[in-house]
Amino acid sequence: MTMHALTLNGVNVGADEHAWAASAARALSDAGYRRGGARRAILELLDEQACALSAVEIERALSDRQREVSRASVYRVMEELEEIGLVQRVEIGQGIVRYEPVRQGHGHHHHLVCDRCGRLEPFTDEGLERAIRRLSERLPAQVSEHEIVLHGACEDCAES
Amino acid sequence: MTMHALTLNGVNVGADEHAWAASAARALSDAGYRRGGARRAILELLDEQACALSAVEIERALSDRQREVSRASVYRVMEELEEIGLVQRVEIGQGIVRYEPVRQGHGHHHHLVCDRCGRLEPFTDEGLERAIRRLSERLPAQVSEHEIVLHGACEDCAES
DNA sequence: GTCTTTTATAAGACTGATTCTCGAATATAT
DNA sequence: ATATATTCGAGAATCAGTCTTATAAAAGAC
Repeated sequence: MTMHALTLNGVNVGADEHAWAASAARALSDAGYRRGGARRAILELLDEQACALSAVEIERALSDRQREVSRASVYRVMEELEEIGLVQRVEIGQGIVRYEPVRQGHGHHHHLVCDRCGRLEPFTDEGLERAIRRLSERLPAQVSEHEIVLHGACEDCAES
Repeated sequence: MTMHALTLNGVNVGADEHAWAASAARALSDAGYRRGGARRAILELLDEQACALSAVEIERALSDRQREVSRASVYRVMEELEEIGLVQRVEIGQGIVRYEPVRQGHGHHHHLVCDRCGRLEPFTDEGLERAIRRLSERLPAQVSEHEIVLHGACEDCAES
């Protein structure tokens, strides 16, 4: 059995610090959007996130940092960003939609949800990605995104 | 490249007709639940479904067959069933939670969501399952369920 | 710069799914 | 049949997400 690259707990940010926000801003203006304060504030916030945030969490986080953005704006901006493929919706139980930046290669990840404590952990697995690529080629549909959610007990909860 | 079993569009029911409802009822009573009308009606309905239903759809379907069950009961029962691992939540955009029976082996499937027309199609892929099994062994967590959602354009929408 | 036009934003009303509450109904044990 | 615990139903309450509309800000013209 081959060993693939596997990353658990934490996504490597650092090297290309605000790369996503910058390219996102460019993509937005290329797509014909003007720049507005709310949009910029949301981009900056998202860029710092390693994992997914819900609309309500975004609203709250921004107001915490004295840059209030109305709920409607959050949803509108997230919709625009998703349209252009800059963010991806993630839904993991609880009926709440979360959003996270789509980064190419490094940064792409999936989620493990602990059904006991609710913890959300990102992970990556090349074997899984390969299986998805193969499958996508064989399906009659045009697959553009995929989302994998594992449920179970996280390390901590599994012990007790 | 090996070809795995792949089923699109339609899940094979038939052979073990009401197997799920029966084992589900057993599991429930083992878990200390008494049997009530609402619960039984919901089990029967779910057993007939090939794919996921939302709480509202369940409520409506039951009232269509003259066996009304209150909204609260639907949610309560679904929660109990999920707890015991008899049903699984499926969330595929639209902010609506859907539920579907967990069947072992045949019947186990994932979902392809058309982002244009909203169509929901079940599919299975052994390669994917294998990748998940391998991954699960390597993770420090205890993985009990998994859920894969592919997004894209379905066959019909991809053409136009 | 100033004006005009277009686009973005804020505030809050509104919708619809989900949750909660609590009294009524039903199942089980005796 | 009675007692007791569980389940159920009806509707109120909550909360994420949507829609509307007036205001503010940006881009472009002059």
